[in-house]
Amino acid sequence: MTIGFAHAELIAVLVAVTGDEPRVMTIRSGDALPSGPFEMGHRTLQSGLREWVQEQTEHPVGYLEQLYTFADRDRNNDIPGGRTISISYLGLVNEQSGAGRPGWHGWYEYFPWEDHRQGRPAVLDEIMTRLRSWADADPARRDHRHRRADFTFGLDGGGWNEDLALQRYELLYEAGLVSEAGCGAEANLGRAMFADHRRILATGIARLRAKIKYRPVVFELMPESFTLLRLQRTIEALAGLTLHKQNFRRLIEQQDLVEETGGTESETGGRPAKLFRFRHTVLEERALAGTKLPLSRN
Amino acid sequence: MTIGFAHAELIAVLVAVTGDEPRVMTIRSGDALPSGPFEMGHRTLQSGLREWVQEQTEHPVGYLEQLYTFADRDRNNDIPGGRTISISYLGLVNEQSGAGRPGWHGWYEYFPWEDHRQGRPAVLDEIMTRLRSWADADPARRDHRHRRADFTFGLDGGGWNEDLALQRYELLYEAGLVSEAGCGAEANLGRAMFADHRRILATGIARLRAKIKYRPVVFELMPESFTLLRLQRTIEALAGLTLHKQNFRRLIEQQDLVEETGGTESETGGRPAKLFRFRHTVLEERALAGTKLPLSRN
DNA sequence: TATGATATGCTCAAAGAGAGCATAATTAGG
DNA sequence: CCTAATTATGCTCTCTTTGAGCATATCATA
Repeated sequence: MTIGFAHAELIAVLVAVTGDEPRVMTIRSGDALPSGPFEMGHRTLQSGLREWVQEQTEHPVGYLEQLYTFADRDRNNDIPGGRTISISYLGLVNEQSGAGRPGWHGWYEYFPWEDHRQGRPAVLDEIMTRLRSWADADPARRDHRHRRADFTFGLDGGGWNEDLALQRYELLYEAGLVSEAGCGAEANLGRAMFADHRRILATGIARLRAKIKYRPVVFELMPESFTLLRLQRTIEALAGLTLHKQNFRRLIEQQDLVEETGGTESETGGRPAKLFRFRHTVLEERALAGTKLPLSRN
Repeated sequence: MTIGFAHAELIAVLVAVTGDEPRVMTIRSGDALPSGPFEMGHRTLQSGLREWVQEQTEHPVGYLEQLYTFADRDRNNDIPGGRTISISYLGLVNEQSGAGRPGWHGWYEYFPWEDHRQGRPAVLDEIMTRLRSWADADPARRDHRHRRADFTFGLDGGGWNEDLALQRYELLYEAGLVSEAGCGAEANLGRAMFADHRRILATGIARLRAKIKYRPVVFELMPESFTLLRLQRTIEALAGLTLHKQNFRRLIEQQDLVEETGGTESETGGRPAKLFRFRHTVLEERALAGTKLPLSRN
């Protein structure tokens, strides 16, 4: 039995928000995520990734965090006689940098069912119909499949949960409704990607959607100064949801995440909006998470 | 430049709670975490890990999740002329299985400063003293270092945050206060481990402490039926904190995580406690996370 | 039977979250 | 200049969740 040696590769999910669209950096006209070999010269995984992302895309990457390591044997991109380990990273790029340039694709192109800002997308009807027949196709697992579909797509009373992006993609994959599953062209839900890159993207989206709720990472996607509405729109773009304006600003302000720059902006045609900047010091001031455990005092 | 090939290894952080002690599975009398090569025969990373953990330890592993992938060049266990990629996993093992057997070590042996159930541990005084002098040793970074120490060890008004276990270890490492940092024997804070295994353990502890707050993973550590106090003690063991009894039970019950078995237990000498079991169906009923974003209705 | 111990129920106040009304400061159009 | 449209911002009110602790129940044991 051959043991222990493998080809190591780094894959990046680079995200930027331009206008109101969340975008991801791609290569091959949007068919794949940028990736490169993990070289001996690299001191750490992070620095390795930073190097070739920088040189390949010319974008300074701000925040960078490890996403997941994939190495399943049935992945499409295995090299013959060897095994590929793909270590994926999530990177956040400042708005300006990602603007308009080629290579950046809106991520809802790949996941049209994930954008609920204009209300529930019409594709969901088709998706649910197809999931129903998939569920019914196996009498033994029927009930469980229905419950799972209802749950991940928010039909079980719990409502839509944006964090479940990965679970939804995995369900569609299992049901053979995405073309990566090798089920022919009739399964055209969203744009496909090379190998399992779309799954990796889904992993990144899910991670980011979860993270913005308890860590101030959104600011990595913002310019130096911004209005609260721009901040809201950015978060809405990522979450694929619309937020309550007044409560959103109350939330941001009471957490002391931002401070006024003193300037205003009147681009939008109404009352000029105050400009804010991120208070970088909060990163070393607070934990920002807060326990949910009922502590006792002693 | 040599590229892309590396030695791949799997490392497991297996956790069980026996009595009131959280334990971790080790080899070499507690000096290292169990690890093994990632073999070509393995279909997936998870299944690969499951296989040799099962055969090596004879413990059925319930919950298993990927932790982190380490591959920095300065890791101690690099093989000459090659590079080791270590993919670490967190596994939860049922109480019975891990009981008493050799190989299981209480994790506070390695992190004595992390257990706050009997109040603030005395070691923390020594730690803070040493961190102070470390901070003062570099005038340029002095203030930043002090703030960081205060923050991670809960002296900045925010109080102790159990989730920061990894950050605390990393700070102690940077400050040269743990012997893995290669700073001689005078730095004897907690028991050391081989290579960077203690850092990996810290990663697992931090992940688990965070996760029990928003996912019902504790039940993987419990026997089929249990009293609410046992459940509380288990969580307290993991978090290194004491909880408010009445509020804890309110929390558990209102979330419908458990149901009564009908039986009771009177081992503890007082009023007999009702026995509960985990309602496995909640896993497919709800998301259990709940957004913190201020949604709007339309 | 009294005492100590644990289990379990319940209350009350404080903090947080959801929803929406009201007012302010602009621009665009007569 | 006046008015409508538009966006920003402030504030209130209610409902829920959380923190803290008192009170009662049910057992073992001296």
